[in-house]
Amino acid sequence: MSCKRLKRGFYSKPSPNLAKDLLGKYLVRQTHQGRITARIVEVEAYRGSDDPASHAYTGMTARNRVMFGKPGLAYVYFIYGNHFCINIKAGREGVPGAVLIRAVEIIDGLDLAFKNRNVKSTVELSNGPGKLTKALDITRIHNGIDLTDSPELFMCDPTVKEPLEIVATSRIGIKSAKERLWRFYVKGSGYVSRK
DNA sequence: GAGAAGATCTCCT
DNA sequence: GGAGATCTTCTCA
Repeated sequence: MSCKRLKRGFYSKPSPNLAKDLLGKYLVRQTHQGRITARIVEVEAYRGSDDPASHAYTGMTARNRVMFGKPGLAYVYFIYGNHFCINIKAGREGVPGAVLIRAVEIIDGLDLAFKNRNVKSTVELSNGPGKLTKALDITRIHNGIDLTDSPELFMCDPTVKEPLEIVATSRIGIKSAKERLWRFYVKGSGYVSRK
């Protein structure tokens, strides 16, 4: 699997723009047991004080401070007592913004992913934000790590590009700002969380 | 320090 | 299709 690691400059754009650019990119998880490579097929963009659905809407807290950090950091948080979600910090340092990874297609390291999740089908492995973090063994210890630098978790650009058709819809699981079409997914992918 | 809500998943009916 | 699980974080007093 050959691909180029994404550099900091790639992430320093507003989150809705970064969200679209992340579709089709690879998220790579390197553990002592092996490597899992996943293709991103569904994302959501979140911003700051202008986005009531964002964790950063009311300003910086101990939890969301990564959303104000350097572009390319991982923001991992725990939700509903059971699940982790992973976001990628987008935009300039000091300006809150992040892209939630909602679904991926695991293309390499399937045996490892199946060990992490008790399911039978490859689709069920990673077609939801809480599912993919479990399949890739991403937890709170990854909060704040630098995807441009970390050996165990990073993003890269596949050398072989496939044409993508992107669909924009309103975000899922939120109660405000639903008029914003900041959820993006790859049309035709069987791995998106909801159609 | 207490109470409530949450960017979800899974099991059970 | 519906509700329970389960616990962190924030808000308010």
